[in-house]
Parts: sequence; structure tokens; C-alpha cells
Amino acid sequence: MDFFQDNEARIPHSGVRTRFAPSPTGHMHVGNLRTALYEYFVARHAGGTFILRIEDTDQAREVEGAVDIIKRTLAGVGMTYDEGPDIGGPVGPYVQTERRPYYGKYAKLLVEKGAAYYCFCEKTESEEDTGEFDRAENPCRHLSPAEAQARVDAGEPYVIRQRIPSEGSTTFHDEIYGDITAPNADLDDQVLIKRDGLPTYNFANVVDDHLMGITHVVRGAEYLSSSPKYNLLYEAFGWEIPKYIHCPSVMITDPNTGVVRKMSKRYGDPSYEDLLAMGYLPEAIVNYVTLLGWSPRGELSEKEFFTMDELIAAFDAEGISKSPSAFDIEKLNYFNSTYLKNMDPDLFSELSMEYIVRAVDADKVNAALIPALVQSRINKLSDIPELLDFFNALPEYDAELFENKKNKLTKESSLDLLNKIDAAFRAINDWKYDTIHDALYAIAEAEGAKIGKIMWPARIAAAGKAVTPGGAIEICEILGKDETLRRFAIAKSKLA
RNA sequence: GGCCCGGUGGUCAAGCGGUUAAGACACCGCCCUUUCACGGCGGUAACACGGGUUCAAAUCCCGUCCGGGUCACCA
Repeated sequence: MDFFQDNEARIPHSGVRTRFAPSPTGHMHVGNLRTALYEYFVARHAGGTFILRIEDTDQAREVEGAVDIIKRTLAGVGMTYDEGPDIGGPVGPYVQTERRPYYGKYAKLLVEKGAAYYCFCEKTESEEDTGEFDRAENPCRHLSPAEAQARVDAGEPYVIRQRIPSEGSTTFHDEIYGDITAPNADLDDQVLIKRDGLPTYNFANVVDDHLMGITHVVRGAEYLSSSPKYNLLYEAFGWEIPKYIHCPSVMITDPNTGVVRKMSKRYGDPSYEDLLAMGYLPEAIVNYVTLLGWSPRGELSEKEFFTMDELIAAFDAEGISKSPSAFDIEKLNYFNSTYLKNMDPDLFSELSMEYIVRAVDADKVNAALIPALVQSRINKLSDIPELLDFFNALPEYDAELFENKKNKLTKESSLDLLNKIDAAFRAINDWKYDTIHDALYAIAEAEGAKIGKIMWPARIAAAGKAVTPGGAIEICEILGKDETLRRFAIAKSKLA
């Protein structure tokens, strides 16, 4: 068997195979993540195979550590791949620079078939003039095979370009956009093999998708206009064309200018890692991002909370939207806060403590009680510290805060109540929720007042601010008896 | 600019020729309440525009406008 037949023989023909094929250029965009998820769902839904392939053919743009970010992200959201770098598989290697020998051979095969040609120009004349490539003007296109081969043999540097027919048009089928036709005259003789010998994306992706037996190509809609060229390549090779699933872009409304544009890290839009660092949960991000541009049909169309397994079960390419959708941090907040609220309290404690100790001194305050206070009050974990500022240091506040019309409280009546509460608190030996609670309620009963009237001055004195997470009892309990009484003394002096 | 793709409330969206045009976020109001939050209830708000086709159009066709993508030896 020759090289090509051997490669063909390795291609798996069992079921659905999809691939996530990022280039290791840094962080993970929200759009990247969504594409990866869709690819994963397509494969898993069908009981197929999900592959990770690293597209590192642009050496200049490669960023150290980027592959680790990709792997960490996939692992973090629970996307496991069946074949890929470091785990291997039947059609490896799975890193394009390690597949270098393949591309040259397939490109030369294309040259032999007349579907590609050697080009020796540094830049074509029309590129010099207009920045655009005009294949009719390119002399290399018309070189005889023998002449071209002679120059190659002489060691002249070259690129290999795809030879696009100048007449007619090319149609390809996309699962969600339907048939798309482009006039061949509008297609460029794109570069397949670069001067450094490595393939361009345009070529590597076709060769690898075929050699790896990819059945469904899921990618961003930015590839829609180059897909006809890929079809021409498949046809020239005589290969079966995979199913295309192009996903619309993820947009964002610029918070400063109000304009809608494609989400991009360079404008400071958050990447997946940024979101994690802000305290968003992977489950919430996955849930939200999946629903950004896809929605379940029929029965499930009103369901919005999905586990990974539920997404796998529900996912169908039919539900992918054709129009771009805007990333809305408010809606992510909603998903995240809901996940946070429904989280097991112990787990939440564990997760939140890291943020709690940024704001409070865990030695001075009963920090173990704080998670329960914030669990239903935050959108993301990083919201925690600012909620707790008053625990560490009593804020500067004005005595006016004690005035409350709903509870008919004046500074005078507040002072009176505070004196009574203070006395009752001093009598407490076992400082805990129940004893604090009972002391406060006893005063309310003795005063013939609603409990709110007692709670208000107690809470203001303890916290020094009008809005707090939790009420007087919780705050006093967390502060401890000594600190509570110290703050009461300050309050009384303000009111005196 | 050429080519390609879109266009349902501010946002995500259901809808596939006949609906009072779902639902969610956000926003507003009410209730609950120990402030806030949670929770419950209710409300404001949309088929870009113009022509067709049809008994009937958000749904089909054409045009206009608007938006996006793409025209790299980047992916």
C-alpha cells in the first residue's frame, strides 16, 4: 500500500466524529468555548467520538502555555475528549506541526491533479498594487508543470496555491444555513502551503478533517464564505464532504460606546478564564453559553437549566440560531446566582471562604456563619467582599441612620431602645443566635413593639450601615459579644 | 466596494400559513419580611420597512434599509 492508501485505511468509519480544533494563541474566547461545546454535544448526543486537535500552523502567533489553557478549560467544564494530543488515537498525531509531512504530500498530489500550483512570487503584482490577489495576473498560474517542477528542483522558494476555476460557481450545504453558492470568480487562489512549508488553516483543516474521519464540522460562521473553497478541495481529492454546521458569532454591546460588535478579548471583553476568575461557576457558564445561539425545540423550549448530561440529550443542530447573539452579563448573572443559590451549603462555604477572608479577619469574627448570609445575595463569588466591608471595620456613619419612619423611630427612641438592648446583651453568657434572638424578642414584647422596631437600631448600631446582608441577629452573632457591645457604645455616644 | 449570511420587546428566544405573538433576563409595581436579598404575584415592552403570493403572512417571494462575516504565506 502506498502512503495515501495507507492513510485512507486508518480512517475510522464508525459513527459521528467531531473535533475541537483551536489554535494555541492564548485565552479561550466565549465563542470558542461555545463552539467546543456544540461539537462535543453533537458527538456525545450521537454516541460518537470527540477529538481535540491543536492547530498550531502559525508559529508566530503561538503562545506559550495556551495548550494547557485549552486542556484545563475542557477538563474544567467536563468535556472529555476521546482522541487528542497526549492521549493519542488511531489517526494521530493530533498536533498539526507534528503532521507536517502529510500536508506537503497531499498538496503535491493536488498539484499533480492540476487543482493546485507552485507559486514563486514573493507577492503577486496585483497584491503589490491593490493588496488583493488577482489570479489572472499571476504568472505562476500559467507555468507548465515541467517548468514549475524545474524551479522547485532548483531550490527556489515557493508556496502552493489552490487553482480555483475561473468560471462557474460552487455550492456547499450547511446544516443550518442550507445551500450556499458563491461565484468561482470571487474566490481566491488561496495559499495551501506556506513558504515555511507549513499548511494554512485552509488546507490543514480539510486534510485533517478527512484523515481523521470527521463527520460533522462545527465552526464559527466566519468560515462560511471560505467553505466553497474547501468543497473544491474535497472534490479535487475525491473525498466525501463532511456535514457543515456553522455557528453565528457571539456579539457584545460595548459598555462604553453602546455599539454591538463581535466579542473580542482585545477590547477587554471577558474570556472564559476571566469569567472564572470573577467567580462564575463553570456549570453556569456552560449552561448560559450553550443557550446563547441555541435553544431546545418543542417540549423543552421553556427549560433553561440544564446539566451537561441534559444538554447532551437535548442538543440538536436544528436548534442553532442563524443570527448572531449578544452576550449579556446580566443573564449570566442570573444563571450564576441561581446555581449559587441551589448549591449545597457546605460546598458553597468551601468555595466562598476564599472570598470571605479577603474582607474579614477570620480570627476576629465568626466567619463560618458568613456563607449562609451571602449565598442568596450574590451574582458571583467576587461580589462577596464588598458585602462584608462593615464586619472588619465599623463604617463612619451618621446618627440620622437610626431614624426610620416605617418603625416610627427617632434618635431619641433609638437611644432608649439601644440602652435596653445593650443591657440585655450584657446578660447573655452563651452568645449565639438563639440567645440573641430571645433577648431581642423579649424587649419587643416588653415594649409592646413590633420586632422590626427593635431590630432596626440593633442592626444599625452593629453594622453602621442601612443595607446589610442578613439581619441584626446574624450580624451580632458573627461579630461576637465584645465587638457588638463596643459598637453599641459608639452608637450610644452618637445619639447622646 | 464585491461576495456571503442574517433581521420577533433593551437582551436571550419560541414560533415553521390561521396563536389573545410563548417563556427567560433586565426594568417597574405589589405581597412576604428584621434592612437588603431570596420567594410569590402582576405590569411595561416586539414581528425593520415597502411591495407581492394567498381566503389568510411574523411565517413564502421580491426590493429597500439596517446589522454581521469575508476578501492574509491568521485561524
